[in-house]
Parts: sequence; C-alpha cells; structure tokens
Amino acid sequence: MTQANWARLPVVKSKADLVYDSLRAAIAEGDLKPGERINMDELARNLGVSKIPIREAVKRLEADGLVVSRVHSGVTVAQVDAAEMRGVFLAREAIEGLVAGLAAERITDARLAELEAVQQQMRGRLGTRSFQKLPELNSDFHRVLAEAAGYRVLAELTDQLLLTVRRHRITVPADPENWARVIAEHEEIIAALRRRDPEAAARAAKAHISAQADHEVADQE
Amino acid sequence: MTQANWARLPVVKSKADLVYDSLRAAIAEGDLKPGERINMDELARNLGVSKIPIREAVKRLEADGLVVSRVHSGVTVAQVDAAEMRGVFLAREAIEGLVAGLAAERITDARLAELEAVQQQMRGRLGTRSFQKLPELNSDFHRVLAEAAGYRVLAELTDQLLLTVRRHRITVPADPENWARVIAEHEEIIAALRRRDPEAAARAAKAHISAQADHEVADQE
DNA sequence: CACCCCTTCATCGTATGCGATATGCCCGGG
DNA sequence: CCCGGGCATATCGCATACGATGAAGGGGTG
Repeated sequence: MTQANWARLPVVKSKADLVYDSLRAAIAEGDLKPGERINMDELARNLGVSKIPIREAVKRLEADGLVVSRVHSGVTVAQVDAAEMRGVFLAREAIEGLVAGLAAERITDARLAELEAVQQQMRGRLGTRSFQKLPELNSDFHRVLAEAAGYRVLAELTDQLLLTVRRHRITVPADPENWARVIAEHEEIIAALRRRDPEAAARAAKAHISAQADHEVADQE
Repeated sequence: MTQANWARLPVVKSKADLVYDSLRAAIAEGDLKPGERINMDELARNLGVSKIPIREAVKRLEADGLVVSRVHSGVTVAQVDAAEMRGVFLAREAIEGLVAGLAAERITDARLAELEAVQQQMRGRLGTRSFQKLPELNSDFHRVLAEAAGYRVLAELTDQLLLTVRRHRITVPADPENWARVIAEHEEIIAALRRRDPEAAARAAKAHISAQADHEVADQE
C-alpha cells in the first residue's frame, strides 16, 4: 500500500523529469516571470536535449497550471490572476487549519524538531537580512507541517496552493516587517503543536493565513 | 486578465489532448481500474497515433496523480490508498464547506437553476434505478456548486478531490440507499442556497461530506 | 496615404527509428 | 527440490525529421 507512494519518487530521473524540476524551480524562484515566453526549441538547444523531453515537462507544468500553451503561438508562464489570489488564500485557510489540527494530534517529536529547525533558520535569515532564502524556507515550514498531518493529499494541496502564492509574491518587493510577523505567527503554531492542542493549532494556522491574505490582497481592490 | 483562464481551454485539441481526455474519462469511469497496466505502444496502435501524443497525455495524467510510471517497467493506473481516502474526505469537508458558504453569498438565479436541474436528473435516475449515470451527475452537482463560489481554484480543487473519490468508489458495488441519502443531502444544500444562508449552506455541505466519509471509509479499519 | 492580401518564416505537433534497460524465463549448480 | 546467474524480449526514453499552421512583414492597389 505504501508502494504506490514510493513509486511516485522515481529512482532514476529521466531527462524530462530533470527539465520539469528545473523549470518548476525557475518558476517558483521567479527566474521565469509570469507572462514570460518559453521557446521550446531554444530551451532544447540550451539544455542539450531534443524537444521531446522539453514537451513532456511542459505538459506536466501545464497540468499543474504553471504554464499555458496556445497552439502554434508559444508557451508562456501562467499569469497569476490577482482576483484568484483571494480564493487561493481562502482555500489555504481551510486546508492549513485542518492540517494544523491534525498535526497537533499526531506530530512526532522528531518532526516537531524538524519544524523548529526550519523556524530557527528563518529567524537566522531574518536577522542577517538575507531575505532571498526566506520564501523557500517558508515553503519548507508549511510542507513539514502538512506532512505531520499524516495524509499525503494534504501535503500536496498545501504545496500546490503555496506555490501559487509564491509566484504572486514575486511581483511585489520583499518586506522585512512582514517576514517578522510571519515568523512570529509560525511560532504560535509551533507552541500549540508542542502542547498537542488541536484547537489552538488550527486557530493559529487559520489566523496566520488570514493575516497573510490581508497583507497580500487587501491593496488589490 | 481573464485571458489566462480562457487560454486553458484550447480551441483546437491536439491528439495528445484527445488521448488525455479519453484516458482520464476511462479512469474516472472505471474502465481502467487501479493497478491496471497501460501499454503505450499497444495504445498507440489501437488509437492509430504514434507514441508521442500518448506519452504526453500520460505525463499529464502523472502530474494529476492518476497514473504512476516506473522507468522501463510500464505505466499503471494509480492505486487509491484506502488510508489516504480519509484525508481526501477531510480535505473535501474543508473545501466544500468553504465553497458552499461562498456560493450562498453570490450564487445567481441562473446557476441555482442549473444546480436544481442536475438535482432533478439525479432524482430521475434514482427513480428509474439507472445508477450508472449517477457518479457523473454527482460530479456535475459539486462542480456547478464550486463554480458558483466564484473562484476557479476552488472548482479545480473540488474536481480533483472528487475524482479520487470516484476512483475509490469504483471498487465497491453501487448502493441505492446511499444515493437516496446523497440526493436528500444535496437538497438541503440547495435549500440553504435558496435562502442565501452561508452558515447553513456550509454546515449542510460539511455534513454531506462527513456522512459520505463515514459511509465509505468506516469499514476500512 | 491607408488598407488588404500574399508570401515567408517561426514554431508547434507528430511520425519513425534506434539505443538503453528492467523483467522474466530458462538452465545449471548446490 | 530450490536458488542464483545469464540471456532474450518487451517496453520505455530520446533524437531526428517533416508536415501543419498561425503570425508578421512587405508590396501592391484603391
């Protein structure tokens, strides 16, 4: 039964998988910006592979909603619609509230330590004002939390939604004060997890997402 | 800004898209059962196309989590892990509660009529005991409801989660009494929507998913 | 001078073919 | 009788090549 899970982690990665990982990371990091054109032939030449692995990677990205392709007119990185962001945050609030409640019930000490390690790194990065690593660490925090909830599907949903938020956030400049608030709210979630208090954890997680939503989409209307 | 949305509905469908639709439908209907092997060469011969469109379709299905592929050892329809189903239902409860609440605030009369039409069809199918169309209609119901919430992302999440449930449900025989309960609970959701009562709609939707979860995963442990 | 059509080009979509590799069977040894 | 190694085969992964189609620019005409 766990076999199906391991099967999704291919031991040997095909070239298409490597291209997929590369492009996905580039989109997540903002190296490929929304609306930017992707030329498949050029990409194939640059990476030293043929178009086929490129096409397969692009198809997967399209299924993920990260790129859009119009026939015979190129592939572009998907736009993040500001109006949709509100829906994304609402979904995150629902899912991460659920996740935090479940995690409080069943989180192991090892995973709690892992979460605290991520939190510690975020504090360090904030202290040295090296902000560029913070989005990745923030993703790690939410991913570890979601994994602690015990259901793979919840981790996947969390990852998927947070990626959209990261892509949207690229369009706005870094804001140190916001990161300080994020880290403080993460601390509250961790505190509730330490007490194994599902109700408080869910409340803290929902408040965290809600506050972030206010920060990111309030000025859009 | 809405352009990006329309771009995801390609006007002209490539062969890869047709193969994708075909396979996805076959998996949803249960014609391709979990664990079943998919031979790409054979599929290419049967459909009269080369392997390339097949491969691209399979890559998209893999991104959707509907198939798993191990290198040089074939592609199989993904197993639906019974333990994961509990997580899927928890996620659905969170998302569809949110969806129903939003829908109650902003549903149009036209869309409400659409929802009632689906409900009417389900009643008809139950009356004539033609159960095989009910899963599809049930998907329609939840899809229309999610679209009424106004955020594309919520509709996509709903669709994705419900597809997993449908695939799991294939493994168990049809149960007329269960469909009667489903339809009754749908009616309660519709009633709350008619009154434009977000709180009641959310409560009814959550109760609906929760009851279904009890029905489908209770006997698994 | 403006508009339209036609040609040209760039880019996508797909077929074919070959190399790589995991799987399963068969045979020999313990 | 059971187990391990080697070979045949099926299947996948990728490169090359060609056809199809939308986009853009230039020239001609009203």
